Parts: sequence; C-alpha cells; structure tokens
Amino acid sequence: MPRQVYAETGTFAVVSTWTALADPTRRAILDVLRERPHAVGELVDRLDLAQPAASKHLATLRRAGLVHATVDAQRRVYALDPRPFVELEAWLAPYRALWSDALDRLDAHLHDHQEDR
Amino acid sequence: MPRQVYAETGTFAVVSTWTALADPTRRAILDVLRERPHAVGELVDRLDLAQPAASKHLATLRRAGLVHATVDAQRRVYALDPRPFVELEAWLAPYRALWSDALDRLDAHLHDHQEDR
DNA sequence: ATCGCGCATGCCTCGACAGGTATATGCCGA
DNA sequence: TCGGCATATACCTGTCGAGGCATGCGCGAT
Repeated sequence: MPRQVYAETGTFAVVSTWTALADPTRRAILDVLRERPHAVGELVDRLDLAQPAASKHLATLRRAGLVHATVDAQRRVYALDPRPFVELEAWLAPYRALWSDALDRLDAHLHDHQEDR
Repeated sequence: MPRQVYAETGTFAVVSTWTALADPTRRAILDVLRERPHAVGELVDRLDLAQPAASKHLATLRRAGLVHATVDAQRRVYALDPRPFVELEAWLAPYRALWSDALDRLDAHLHDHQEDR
C-alpha cells in the first residue's frame, strides 16, 4: 500500500515545463504515465531505458511538477500531475485564434461568392 | 510591398517544435508576433535583443516551422505559422482528460453527500 | 544481521546551444 | 556608383544537459 508523497520540498532547481518537455524521452515517459501510474522499473522495461537515465528524467519531470512519486516499499510509483498541463493549455489558448482564424478564412473562402464578410 | 516567402527549403536541420519553444526569448518573440507580423529590427527594439541574437532565434523558429518571413526590401517581416500550434494542441489533447477528471472529482466532491457516483 | 532488490545520485565526457563580436551580403537612396 | 541600412552568418566561449558507468542507500525477506 502506498504511503507517502515524495515532495519536491523547497525551491531547489525548479525546472520549467518547457525545458522538461523538450526531451523526447521525457515526453515518451509522460505518454506511458498517461495510461496509468508506473514504477521506475516498469518504465525502464517499457521504454527500453537504462535505469539511471529513467531516474534522472523522472527527477527532471518532478522538478517541473509534471509528475509526482508515491513510495511503495523499495518502489517509487510515478504518476502525472495535471497542473503544468493546465498551464500549457493556458499558454496555448491565445494562439488558438491563429488557426481558428485560418479555418474561418478557409470557411469564408469555401462559401466564397455567396456573401462577403 | 512584400515579395516572396523565404522558404526553409530542403530538410536542413529541422528543429522540433519543443526544442524551439524551450527558450524563453523565443517564446517572447512568438508573443510579440501574435499581435502582428514584425520586422527583425522591430523585435530587436521591443524585446531589447542584440540583432544577431534575434536573427538566430528567428532562424530556429523558422526551422521549427513556427514562423515564416516575407521579404520587403532589406527587411524581413516575420509572422506566425499556425501549423505547429495545431500539433501542440493535438499533443496536449489526450492529457486533457487529466484535468477534466480532476475537475469532475472536485465537482463530485462538492456535491458530496447528495449522490454517490 | 545480512543479502538482494529497486532506485537515486555522483562523476565523467561529449555534443548542443545561447550570447557576444566581427563580418559578409543584398538592397535602397543620393 | 557608392554609402549606408537591415539582416544573416561565421567564429569563439561558456554553460548546460544527456548518456554511460559505478556506487550509495533504504527496505523487505530469509
């Protein structure tokens, strides 16, 4: 049975969400964690990683607040944390006008000679 | 009057969207470009950048497909390109279940003792 | 108490950048 | 044609992060 959250206490080398997401291996880890929480060993098996590499990537993801670990005996079970994803969403939101505008223009173009503006 | 698109022809050192977005300066550039297209000099002024730095960041953004430039005499006017943002959106979409689930649980918790599940 | 397992961490090396300076290039105006 | 402007690019330097290896550390089982 899980016991305690493994907090990233203090403000030690906080990592930006963007920096954490810049690495493909870390994005792969997140993809797997989206399915369900995984222990480090499971991630090592499924993603064919060296164990130290996995631990380091997970540490980075932790410092970015993207994941958190629960302690279960010798195992650390990592799970996603929603908050940074919400921030990403918020960052992306203003850019959404870009493609919705593009789609609008496309739409206008399709309905071309019927009405203008 | 603008003349030509400044294509990133060939597959020379394509940069991942994530890599391009990992840099804060580049994100600042995108924020400014969201307002309207800007020439390099305008970006240099508004963001207090060295001119070579601006050109280099813009080159990276170009290789990531996030911006494109139109040539106007000696000036290069950079504007946003929607496509990578749509891809970002697509990447983020599956994670949306995360916080919608969290909100659902919160909601359920608020309506707590009224109905279960 | 001891061993083995699961994981984290320290050290090293290397390649990838960011910032700065200097310089090359295309284009306009006089 | 010439000078100057706007931008790109080459070069250098310092920094940071990823991968690989070895090792430390906590916990459970025997």
